[in-house]
Amino acid sequence: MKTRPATEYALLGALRSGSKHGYEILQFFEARLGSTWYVSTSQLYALLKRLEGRGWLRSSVEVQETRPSRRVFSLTSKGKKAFDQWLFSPTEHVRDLRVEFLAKLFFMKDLRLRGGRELVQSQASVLESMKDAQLERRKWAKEEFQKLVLDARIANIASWIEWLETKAEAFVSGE
Amino acid sequence: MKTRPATEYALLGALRSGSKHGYEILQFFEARLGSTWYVSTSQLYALLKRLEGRGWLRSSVEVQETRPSRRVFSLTSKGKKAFDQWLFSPTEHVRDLRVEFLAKLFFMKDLRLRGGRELVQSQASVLESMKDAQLERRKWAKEEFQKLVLDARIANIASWIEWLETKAEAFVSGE
DNA sequence: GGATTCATGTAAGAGGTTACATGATTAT
DNA sequence: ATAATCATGTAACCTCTTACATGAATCC
Repeated sequence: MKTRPATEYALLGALRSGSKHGYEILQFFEARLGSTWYVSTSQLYALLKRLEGRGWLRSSVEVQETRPSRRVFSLTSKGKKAFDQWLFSPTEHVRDLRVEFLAKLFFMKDLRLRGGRELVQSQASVLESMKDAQLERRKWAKEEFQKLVLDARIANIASWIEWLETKAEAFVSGE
Repeated sequence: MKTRPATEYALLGALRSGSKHGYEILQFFEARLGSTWYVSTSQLYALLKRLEGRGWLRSSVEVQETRPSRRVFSLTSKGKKAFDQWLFSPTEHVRDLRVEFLAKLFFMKDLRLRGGRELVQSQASVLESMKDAQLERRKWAKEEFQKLVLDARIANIASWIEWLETKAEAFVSGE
């Protein structure tokens, strides 16, 4: 099963605790994810359409008297499955940790799901092997610039691991 | 003067030491930047066209007997100015450090330009103030998730600063 | 004889952004 | 009065990617 862009999963996550209409999802992101993750209206409505087409969401129109009608979206079982599969897997690329892995932790807590510690642990293992791989490359690197690049990468990964084992661990352990 | 995407500057950088044709730039990237930075052929030729349109490059066709003709590109004074301006400025976003700032250091060394230590120093200052700003936010953060995000950012910035002051400093100081 | 190198591109599409459009309602 | 909120979208654009196209020359 192919992994989709993280934004799609974020939308699924917003709906996992109950159906919402587009504007409500926007508010959810704004209020809860804040500066961590921004979703524009144009992207939001486009993605909702796409996800419904894929059968991960279904929608129904809710007519209101004094306000414009809303299209309320809810997760299908296919969508729920896709989300959970994403949620409980460690993130494969360091560059995605900043948004993708943080989002996973957010939803873990928000939805009060168990498995947070396991996720943190498996993410740490993934990073450990990445670090080992880079250390190995560093050992054989010839060019100074290449060494410099590898040093930066290694230091970065190490700082993520440290953060996982202290801050993230505490976050998912706390009630 | 507006900052352009880093890839454009990378092309300028490849030409700062002398004119090259497209394929040669590709080889330069492949051989020297390697896994650090990838440029696809489609992007390359499109960017070269754009940069020439902007007056940062000029080109002339070099006919060969046994091989297809080449279009040889060289920097205009406008292009050289734009590149130098980019090169000697610290990078404003942490997410760009991974490619953009590393590229700056690469070109510094490759072109044997002076000012490397100053660049490393000013980059470190930029990061220091970023770190301070995040520490300040961290102080007043209410939500646990927000604190977690800020902790990750702070740890990351700190690891970059540490790397700058040890590895990058040594890199630009070495002959 | 077949793969790789040389050399330049086009086409299609993914993911994302900013700006614009609409129109009523509620808060200041 | 005017600004913000509610609610949904479209249009245009940007960066970048993968796949495809071409055709001779040289390496193994």
